[in-house]
Amino acid sequence: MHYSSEPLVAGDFVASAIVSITRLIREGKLKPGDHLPAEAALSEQLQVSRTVIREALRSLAALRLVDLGAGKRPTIAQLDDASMAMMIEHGVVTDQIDILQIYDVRRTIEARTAMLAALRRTEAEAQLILSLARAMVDASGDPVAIMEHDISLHIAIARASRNPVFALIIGAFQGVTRQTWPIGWKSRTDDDERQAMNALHEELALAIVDGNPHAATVLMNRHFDQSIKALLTAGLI
Amino acid sequence: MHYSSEPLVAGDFVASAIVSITRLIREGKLKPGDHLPAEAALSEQLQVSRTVIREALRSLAALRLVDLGAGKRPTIAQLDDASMAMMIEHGVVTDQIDILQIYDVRRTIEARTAMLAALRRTEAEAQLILSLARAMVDASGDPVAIMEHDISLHIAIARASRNPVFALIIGAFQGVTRQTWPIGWKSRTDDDERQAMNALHEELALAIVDGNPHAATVLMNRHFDQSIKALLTAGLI
DNA sequence: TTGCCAAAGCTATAATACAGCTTTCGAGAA
DNA sequence: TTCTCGAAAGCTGTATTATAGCTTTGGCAA
Repeated sequence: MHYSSEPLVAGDFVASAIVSITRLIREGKLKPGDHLPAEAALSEQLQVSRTVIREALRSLAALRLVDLGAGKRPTIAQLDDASMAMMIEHGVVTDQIDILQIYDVRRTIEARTAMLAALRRTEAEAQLILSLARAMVDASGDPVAIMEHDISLHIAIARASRNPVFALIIGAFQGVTRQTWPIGWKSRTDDDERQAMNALHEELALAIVDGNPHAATVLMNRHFDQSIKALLTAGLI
Repeated sequence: MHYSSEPLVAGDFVASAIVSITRLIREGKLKPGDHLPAEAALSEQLQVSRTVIREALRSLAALRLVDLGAGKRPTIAQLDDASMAMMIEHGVVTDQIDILQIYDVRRTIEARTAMLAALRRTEAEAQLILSLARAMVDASGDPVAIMEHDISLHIAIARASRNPVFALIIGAFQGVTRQTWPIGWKSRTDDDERQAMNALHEELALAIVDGNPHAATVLMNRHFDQSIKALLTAGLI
């Protein structure tokens, strides 16, 4: 294979190397699983030390554009929500994003994923969604289990929307959700209220299984109304 | 200041260093502009070579959690859409995301940002939004100028929503938009059609200036209906 | 043909060196 | 006293070399 290999110029060698390597991916039409040249080869092509190449590759690995591994050549990676999750969590930790803002984004997007899931879910996805909702109901008494099923359910719905960007974004909120979910749960002091939350998830799952986009949208919005109210009640925001 | 400094254990030194450094940020309650310890200090605290520390810091810099600069200690960074933009573009380049999916996400989110902007925009934001829409109208005949004003307008609306997560996501789509916008433009062969697009943006801007959330939502949805239709007409998808 | 092993290729980490940028701090001027 | 300026100290950016250990390759043997 032939690579366009101008030697680097600008002041920041690593930044230039990142640009050159992403261009390699673009112009080589590389797909997930394909390999980049070895570090030594890149070092020679771009006329910089292996140190610079490694720092550039680590940067791309942090963004999940490539996968690295001992003994393995750098590999083009699949989309993954882990790196976006780090960004979001950093925003929250450093007070640049608050929880209510994240819930507003989730509400906006998930009303749409619920609708799309109702229209597009495969049979297997429908079964997964329903079983996760039922697992929530069955796990009553074990908040951590309920939470994990809840998170998995929302992600399953996002995947069933068949739009990987929605799945990416919703997946990125997992970490933050894991930290705030117990707050909302505790604010639902009443046992009826807690069962109602689980029941609402089951209704939502059924709407998606039934292929009823309007009902799915309405139920997802209702769910977020209640979740946000619970967080406000708890004085989170 | 005191840092929790367990020496690293796991197999992947760099990954462990990333975790430790993010913990430093979290537990130190560091905010944008604050500094991390110098590379040499981190190297000693975490008991790994400076090589490992540097690769970890480069990873965090790629995600925009920290800023690096010659002579300067690593600095906690502000949220920035550049790294998310790289992820999205990689998804498109490697056929993991298609353009229609991005437009669906934009439509979903921007209907909301338009509504929120109408409710929350400051006077300065209102003026900016209106002037960008008018600049689009005035730039007729210069597609590149129209495109840049268009992109700036959508970002200004997202910022006026006062939710940084929306601004982050919409900002991340800039690069892709810059590549696909001309396609939609060319598919609007008729001059009336092109003027109508600009006029629609101006109406949208006025709805936001007037503080009319319902009109803003409707107009933004109409805009995306037309944009998506234009891309489909052009056979993009 | 299939399975296995040794060799070759490659990455992960460490240590050292030095150029060049930034910050600090004290001496001297106003 | 306060302000200014420059030298020194501190720090990062890049290169080089070395080595352990993982992965892939290619050929040999059954």
